[in-house]
Amino acid sequence: MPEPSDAAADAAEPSLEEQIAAYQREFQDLDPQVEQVVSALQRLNRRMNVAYGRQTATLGMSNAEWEVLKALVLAGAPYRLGPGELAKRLGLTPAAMTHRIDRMANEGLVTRERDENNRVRVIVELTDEGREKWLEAMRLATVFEEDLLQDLSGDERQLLGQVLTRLLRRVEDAQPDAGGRLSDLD
Amino acid sequence: MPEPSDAAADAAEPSLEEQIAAYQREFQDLDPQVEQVVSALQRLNRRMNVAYGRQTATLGMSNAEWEVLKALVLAGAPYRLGPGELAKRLGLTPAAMTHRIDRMANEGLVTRERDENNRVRVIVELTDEGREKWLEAMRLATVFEEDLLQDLSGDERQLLGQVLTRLLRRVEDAQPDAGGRLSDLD
DNA sequence: CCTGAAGACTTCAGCCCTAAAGTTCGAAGC
DNA sequence: GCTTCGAACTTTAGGGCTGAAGTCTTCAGG
Repeated sequence: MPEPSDAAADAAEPSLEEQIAAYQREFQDLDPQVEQVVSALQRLNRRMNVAYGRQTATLGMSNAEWEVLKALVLAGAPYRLGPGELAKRLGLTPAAMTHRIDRMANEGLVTRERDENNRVRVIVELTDEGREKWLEAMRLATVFEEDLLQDLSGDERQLLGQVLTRLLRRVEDAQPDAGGRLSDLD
Repeated sequence: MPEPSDAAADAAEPSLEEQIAAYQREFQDLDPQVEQVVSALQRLNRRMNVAYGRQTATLGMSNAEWEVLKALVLAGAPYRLGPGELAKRLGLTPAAMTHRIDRMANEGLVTRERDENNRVRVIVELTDEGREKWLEAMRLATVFEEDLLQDLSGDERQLLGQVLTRLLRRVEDAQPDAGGRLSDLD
């Protein structure tokens, strides 16, 4: 068994605190307060996506499929949207949506049909099975989310929600374009 | 020009408030306070990744490459890590790292060489050019980040950082495994 | 009516990632 | 010192995504 002897190989995963200290060391003009917020946001989201991925996997689907179900449910009854609109809301290209819908239609989560009133358009509609899958995913997700926020008091939760919403408003105003492609995700 | 007449086609991008209202309508057992925090986190991170992607693109690289540079800088001088270690820190498979390093070595951002003391291992080392790229990216990123938090007072920033760090600690303790694959990213 | 222009979706080529097998080297036992 | 096991990385096959080109439909004009 190779010893952990060598210098370069393994230098322990940096904690958030170590990460910020390292950034300050390497980049003088850094506001540690800002960096703590930003780095925590990034790491938190990464972990959350991993957790969601595990949950959706137990339901036999991917996060990608879950996103589509979410968008359709959010559209409200009768749970219909076109591929282009879906693509815009998920931040994907229409081409990607075409394939995703193919797969989900094969699995029975959605149906795809031409709009009779305008035969250029296509209507993607949630099936009962798709809606049921969404509900199951929500039940899992809310348990995880409640657990995540467990240590926060009601006041803290409210304050956190308000502050994050302010930040979000600031970014969304600056990038009014709803569907900027997210070149990379992590 | 097709009129917006049709019912199904375009139902306006939901705002965060509308999204939460819709979730409550469709899923009774929902704590709106929790959902506001979680949904804001997700949307915020998506927007941030889009913004970072645009910035790194102006420097002629992708967010993926930027992540590698970050990990190497965080490792500290002499800015060396093995492919496996990098993969673990970025949440990728070793196979993906192999190819990423190929590309980055071709672009001169890193070098790849065998460890002389243990010829199974490979050492990826940041080049001066890579370090310079990282600095440029940091300069852009900090401007964006400072702008993002502009509306927050110093106290608010500190509080936000502390609360997020507590949440992060909770998830990281629950998923001690540093490199869970993030099956999907958005 | 026929034609041209624009919109909505799909198809195609190429890139990057995952999962699984393959290769190479180092460490331990006989 | 030879063999076997295990570790670290690379290679291969297949899937999902982007960007660009292609198809089909609708609308406006002559």
